[in-house]
Amino acid sequence: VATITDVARVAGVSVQTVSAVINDKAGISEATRARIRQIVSDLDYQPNHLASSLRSRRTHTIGILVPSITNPYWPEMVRGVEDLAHREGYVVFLCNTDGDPSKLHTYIRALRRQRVAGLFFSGGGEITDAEIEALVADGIHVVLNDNRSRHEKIVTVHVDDHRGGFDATTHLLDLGHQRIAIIAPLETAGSGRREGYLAALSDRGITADSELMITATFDMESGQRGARRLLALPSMPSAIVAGNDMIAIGVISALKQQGKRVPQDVAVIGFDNIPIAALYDPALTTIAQPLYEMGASAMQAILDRVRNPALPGVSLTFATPLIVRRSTVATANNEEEPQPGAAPDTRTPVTGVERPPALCEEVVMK
Amino acid sequence: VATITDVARVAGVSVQTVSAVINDKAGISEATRARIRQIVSDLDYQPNHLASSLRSRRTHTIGILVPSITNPYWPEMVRGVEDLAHREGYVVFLCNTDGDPSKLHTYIRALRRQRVAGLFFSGGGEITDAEIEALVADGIHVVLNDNRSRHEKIVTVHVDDHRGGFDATTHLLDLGHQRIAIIAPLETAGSGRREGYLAALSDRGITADSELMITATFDMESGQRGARRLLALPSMPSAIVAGNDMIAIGVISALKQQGKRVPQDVAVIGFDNIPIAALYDPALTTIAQPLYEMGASAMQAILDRVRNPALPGVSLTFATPLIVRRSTVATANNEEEPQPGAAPDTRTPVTGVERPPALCEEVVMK
DNA sequence: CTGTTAGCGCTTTCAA
DNA sequence: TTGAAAGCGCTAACAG
Repeated sequence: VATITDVARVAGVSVQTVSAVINDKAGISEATRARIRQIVSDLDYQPNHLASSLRSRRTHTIGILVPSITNPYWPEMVRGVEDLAHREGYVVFLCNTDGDPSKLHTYIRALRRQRVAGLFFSGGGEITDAEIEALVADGIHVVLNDNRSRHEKIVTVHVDDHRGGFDATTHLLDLGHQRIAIIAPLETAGSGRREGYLAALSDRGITADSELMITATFDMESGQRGARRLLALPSMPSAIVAGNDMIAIGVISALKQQGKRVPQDVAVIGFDNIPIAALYDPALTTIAQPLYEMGASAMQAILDRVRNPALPGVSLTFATPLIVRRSTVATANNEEEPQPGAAPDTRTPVTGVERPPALCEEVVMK
Repeated sequence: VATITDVARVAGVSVQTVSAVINDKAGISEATRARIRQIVSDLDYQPNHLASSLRSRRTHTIGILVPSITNPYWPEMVRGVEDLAHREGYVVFLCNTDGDPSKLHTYIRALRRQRVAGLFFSGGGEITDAEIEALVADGIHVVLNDNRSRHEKIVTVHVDDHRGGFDATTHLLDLGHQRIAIIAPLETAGSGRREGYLAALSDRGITADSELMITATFDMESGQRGARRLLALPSMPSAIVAGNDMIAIGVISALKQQGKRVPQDVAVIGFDNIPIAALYDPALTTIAQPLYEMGASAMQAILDRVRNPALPGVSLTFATPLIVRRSTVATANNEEEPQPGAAPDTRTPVTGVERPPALCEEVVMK
């Protein structure tokens, strides 16, 4: 394996000259530059990033922490991070925490030891304030995918869950539904969506029925259980707001099993717009999160702060367009259905003619 | 940021002693060991992996190259790699190539520069023999997810596509179908599956009809196009073998659009058993690839070779159990349908009572 | 425009 | 059981 010294020796120059050429620094004649380039290529010399990072105190690595890449919520977001990272010469460590605090802590430690330039945390356990402090002290730029900013240096990317829940419910109300249930978690994003649901009902003068508010977790099985509880009710709701798309899929599968038709008997709306949402039958009406853009923005925030460490934390709120599909409207326009020849671009969901800007609001911390 | 020197100074010992404690080397008294541990914890000292790797010439990083993590084929496999990596103290770089040769080459260069211990390549462009040579020369252990072994040091993990195609077709034949179409790519895995299809037909004395063999790519849109071509035929086939699950989903969606019922009018079988297969309506009958196990085995092969670099390459062939669901049999047993309380474990597909061993055959290279 | 010197933080090797 | 010295491969800082 060739080293910079080998290249320098063959070229008859000092290692510093080779280093300058490799890093495209000015002050090397075009002649030597070309000669060194040739030798680098001949020797198949690959600069050792461990050595250069150690010396320069700069790495081109970042870490992404997610509960599990097998959960369809994350691949798009990870891709958003990774695409931009790659374009900028960074490479990313993928960490699956399974929501296990001990795994999370192990990973954070590992990433600190790898001296990553930045870290994107999108759930899967609870990152402690002490850990955040330590990361910031290490000079690692942290981006969180949640809406609680806990440090003036931290960037958060998120949507307005209250607004999303409100829009979802309003869509159902606009379709004439009066008895609307919600199946969503109480914690994290779920509570905001629930509050939006309550606000939308209240706006139309409808009193919430606690029987129609079911606590769940963000997975399909939980959606199935929730739907079964609603099915057991003396009077079924005519529409259901699901806390996310996986819950919605569970709800629909349970409804179908009982012979209910969606949307004719019960309309169902999801949240997130994960890729399956468009593929499912019926295709899911949902409140979209611009997952790819959120990931890319997270990476951009890290890059910005690598260049200018003085930048403050910001809270980035993304728009949540309503995507109308068949699970609420039997005759929904078909544009979301994949057409031959046109690959469905799940990265840029559109409702109508214009695509709303993904970023809605930016608030500087402190 | 504390360094090993800081720890040594505070402890009043040499850096070597601290190093020995950190790396759990023998020959340090229990007393100093405990004292140093305490100081390490007090200072929140995180050993610099860049420095230790530079000096020891060993990293605990590996790279995974896939076309795109947003393709549902890969998350399970990546998880298989990552779980084992994490358990062994490794951290993984995720690289999305999009099947773009230039991205692939850039990534391979980046991983070489990061001095990864190993690299798992699961498609997305064509890795050149020169690159393989270079990687092997660098001492990077390479595992390929394909069935062409090109180097005596290389490990491959794969299924027997011919066998899978044969089993898929035989399943349809056993159900009484006589006119069976196939929609699959000609290249890579597709051709093996096609040959298996032909072999199965021939075994039953059925002559293949070229009209029923449609070339596709591994995506849903291609499946839709293929199905539409079959629908335009004077006499529709009664069953379709799809090259993979995404094609199968496209096929079914096109069939449904034309008012055909699956499986009553047309039975459809997929390949891979990606997570959506169980969720789709109708749930997909498919030939499963043990994706998680294949990923984990790839990582295990890397670990084995880190410990013993003399190990030869091997070709690991995995079993492909047939998973019978509703897309071929209207009354299929329902065990694959997610039940409340039991999270569906997509990692361990089972057909009947016994789970066949994931690894089928191991052939040492050369 | 190019070379020299020092040292990043660690492990290795040898000595005590 | 512990310490001292050397050096992994590179970049920073300065000198020429």
